[in-house]
Amino acid sequence: MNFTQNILITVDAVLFGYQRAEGIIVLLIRRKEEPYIHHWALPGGFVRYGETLEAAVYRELHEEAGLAYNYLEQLYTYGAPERDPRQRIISVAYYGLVRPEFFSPVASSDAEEAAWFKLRNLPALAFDHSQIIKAAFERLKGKITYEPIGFRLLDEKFPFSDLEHLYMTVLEREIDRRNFKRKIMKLGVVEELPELVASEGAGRPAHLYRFNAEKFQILKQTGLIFDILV
Amino acid sequence: MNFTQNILITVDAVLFGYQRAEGIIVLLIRRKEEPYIHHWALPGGFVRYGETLEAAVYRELHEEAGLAYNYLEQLYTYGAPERDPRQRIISVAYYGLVRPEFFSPVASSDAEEAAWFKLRNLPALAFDHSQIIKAAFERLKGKITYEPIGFRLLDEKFPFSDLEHLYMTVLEREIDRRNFKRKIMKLGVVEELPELVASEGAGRPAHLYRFNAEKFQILKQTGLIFDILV
DNA sequence: ACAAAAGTGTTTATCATACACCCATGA
DNA sequence: TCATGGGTGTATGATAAACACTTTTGT
Repeated sequence: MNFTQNILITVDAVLFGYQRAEGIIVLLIRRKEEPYIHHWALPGGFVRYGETLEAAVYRELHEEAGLAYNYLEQLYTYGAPERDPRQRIISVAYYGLVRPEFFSPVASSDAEEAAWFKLRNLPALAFDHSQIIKAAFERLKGKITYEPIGFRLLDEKFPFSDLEHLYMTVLEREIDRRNFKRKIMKLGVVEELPELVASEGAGRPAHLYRFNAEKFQILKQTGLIFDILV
Repeated sequence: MNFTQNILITVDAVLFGYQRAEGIIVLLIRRKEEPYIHHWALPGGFVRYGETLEAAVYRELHEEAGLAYNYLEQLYTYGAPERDPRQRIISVAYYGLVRPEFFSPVASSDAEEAAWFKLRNLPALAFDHSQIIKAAFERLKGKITYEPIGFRLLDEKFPFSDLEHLYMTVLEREIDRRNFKRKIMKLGVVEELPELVASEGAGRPAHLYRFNAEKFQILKQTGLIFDILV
C-alpha cells in the first residue's frame, strides 16, 4: 500500500469568543506550512495514533498554544476528497467557547501568528474553513436557546445586559429586555449577586449575575427544560 | 512510518425502519471477519481514498447490499483509541431512514447475514455500536419534532394513525390524537387523499394522507416552521 | 348489535408578546 | 440637571392541553 493512499485525519477547532463591542470573535492562526502557507486558518492538526479526538484538540490548543476553552463539542466531520489539494485528509471539526479572560493567544509551533477576528469580518481562509465556521455558528445559534452554553462566553460574573446582548448578537435579532429577563430568571439557575459592576462611565451601575451550574444539573434531573425561545 | 501507525477510517450506518407492530427497527449485519467475527454489528466499512463519506455509506449499503434509504444524515464521529481492539479506527457514523417497501435486506460481501431487529430488543453488538444506535435514536427523537423527517419512515401514502403511532413510538409518550392532527394539518404540508386504505379487519377505513415535500420547501422559504411540540 | 378504529370541536390555562416609565449614577 | 444605562409590571392574544362523542365498517 502506497503511503499517499492513506487517508489522514485531523481535528480543527472553531473557538468562539464574545465581546460586547466586537460581537462574536473567532480564533484564527496563520499557517506556517504548505498547503496554504501564510493563509489564515482554523487551529488544528493531525490526530496522533493513540490519542482521542478531544485530546488532539486539547493538545493543539491548550498545550501548544496556551489557549483555554471552557466548552467543547464535536461539530461535524468534513471529508470531501478535494478539501486538501495535496492529500486526502478528513477533518473532525469541533467548536468551543472561550471566556474573555482567556482571549490572549500564544503563537504555537504550527502557527506563526494567532489572532481573534470578528465573525462578520473574517479574512480569506484556507481549505473549507469558512464553511466550518459558518456551520459552527449555526450550531451555536441553535443550541444557545435550549442549552445553557451562552454563559460559557461570559465571565463567571456578568451584568445582565451582557447576557441580553450576547443573545441578540448570536440570534441576530432584537430581544425585549423585560421578557428576556423574566424568562431567564424564572428558570431559577441565574442568581443575582449583591455586588455591582465597577463603575464605568454613565448609567446606573448594574448588579452582577452568575449562572449556577450545580443548580441547573439538579433541576435538569427534576425535569427542568432550559428553553429560551426569546 | 509503520503501517500499523496509520489511523484507518470507516463509516457506519444506523438504518432505522418503522412498523406499527414492531416499532422502530434497526438493520444489523452479522460480521464475516475478525474482529468480532459472527457478532452482530452495524453495516459499514472502510472509506476508499477518493470517495466522499456519503459515497462510502452508499456503496456499502446500496451497491453492496441492495438497500435503499431515503434519508441520510451524519451523526457523530467515534474515535476512542480502543474502540477497535486491533487497530486504531475512527468511524464516521451516519443514520438513515428506510421506507417499509425497502425492508428486505440482501447479504453483502462483508456480511454473512443481515436482519432487522427491534430497537428495544437488540442483540449484543460489536465495537461501540450499541452506543452509536442509542445516539442515532436520540438524534431522530430530537429532530422529528422540528424537521419533517418522520414521513421518510412511512410509505408515501399512509393512514393518519400511522403518523400518530410513529410519533408516539419515537417520542416514547402518549399524544392526543385530536391535538396532533390539528397541528399537523395546520402546517398545510400534509394532504388528505380521496383514497381509503384497503380494508383490513375491524374499524372504519381510514383515508390516505401524503406529505407534500414541494409545498413544504415553498412554505419553508416563506418562513414556515415545522414544529410539532406534541 | 357490537367491536374496532376513524374522525371531529370546544373550553381552559399557560405563555409569548407588546409596551413605557422610574431609578441610580457620572459628567 | 441631563445623559446614560439599569431595573421593573401589566394587559392582550395565541397556542398548547385537556377532554368525549359520533361515524363507518367488519363480524
